[in-house]
Amino acid sequence: MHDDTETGLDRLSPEIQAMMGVYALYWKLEESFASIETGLSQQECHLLVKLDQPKRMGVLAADMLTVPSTITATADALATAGYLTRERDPQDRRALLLVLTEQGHAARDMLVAEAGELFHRASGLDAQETSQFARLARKIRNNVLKSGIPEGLTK
Amino acid sequence: MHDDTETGLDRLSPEIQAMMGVYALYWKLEESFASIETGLSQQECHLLVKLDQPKRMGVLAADMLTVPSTITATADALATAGYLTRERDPQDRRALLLVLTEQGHAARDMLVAEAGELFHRASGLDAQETSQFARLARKIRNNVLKSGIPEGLTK
DNA sequence: ATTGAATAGTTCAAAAATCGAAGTATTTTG
DNA sequence: CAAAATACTTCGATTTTTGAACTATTCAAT
Repeated sequence: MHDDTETGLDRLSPEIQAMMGVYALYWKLEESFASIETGLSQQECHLLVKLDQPKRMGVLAADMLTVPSTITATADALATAGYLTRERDPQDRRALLLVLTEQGHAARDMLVAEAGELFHRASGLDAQETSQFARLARKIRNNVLKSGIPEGLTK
Repeated sequence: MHDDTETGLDRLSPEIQAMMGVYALYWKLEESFASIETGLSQQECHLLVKLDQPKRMGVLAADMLTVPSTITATADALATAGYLTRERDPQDRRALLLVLTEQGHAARDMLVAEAGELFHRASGLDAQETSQFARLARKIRNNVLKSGIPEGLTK
């Protein structure tokens, strides 16, 4: 019934099983995103999905556990594709907001729908399992971001 | 109580929430593995964990959703570190088995223990949630591998 | 058996992603 | 107001991943 025996996954601790599942899904999603028509990389897709509203680049960097220069590169690609523009944050004119263009919003809507489908196919979970998984994933994400960058202690 | 509102995660579909959680955890684990004393990359750590018993390189490649040459490189690094050796598979002398050395087993045991701790800290889940998450992750992984490479249709 | 096609893994050069240090502009602190 | 800190960019360097050509072995078909 369950084919865990073939993969040898069943002998490992829950934590390791969880990690392996996460890796498998990540890699699968990476592969799938790359093969979507958009011509965007996974990082670009992810950034696009995050931009439901204008966000500061620094916030996005913290959110994606990466350095600012990576966000610069990703934003450049999306700007070149015509999906977003940079605007000074009126609250703090050092910062830039990434703002989706109309075209960017259209691309994002498409992508969000596509990504939902993609997760469904990749994971093979039904609706109830998905919502259960989402609940835990949300909790994990909050924990990761909380412990992510201890407020200025980048060192 | 729950700080989903700050991260704006709550408005998205469960599928997207799940994906974002997976990304966050992946990135966090990547970062954490890199900072473990071993001096191994995440890919190297992961391969090491998989080698509870000798495995063929091709199987590992399929398992890690990557190409053979990446496994070659990763195995080279682990071999240089003295953690594994290559042995011809007697079943099929084209294939090579990656076999842990004694030192490799020791490193793996250490790593497995460490990784469990690491998942615990990174995810912030309690034991019950972890086992719940592991169950779903196992299911996801089986689905991913099933649909992974349709048996020789690499094109 | 012999030959041709397929498969397992390697090599190595190229492509892609990521980083980090130095630079510009703006804000905050004292 | 000056000095320090912060936000982002630039760009060259490092790291990771890839893919195509190659060697060795097996499999399939006659």
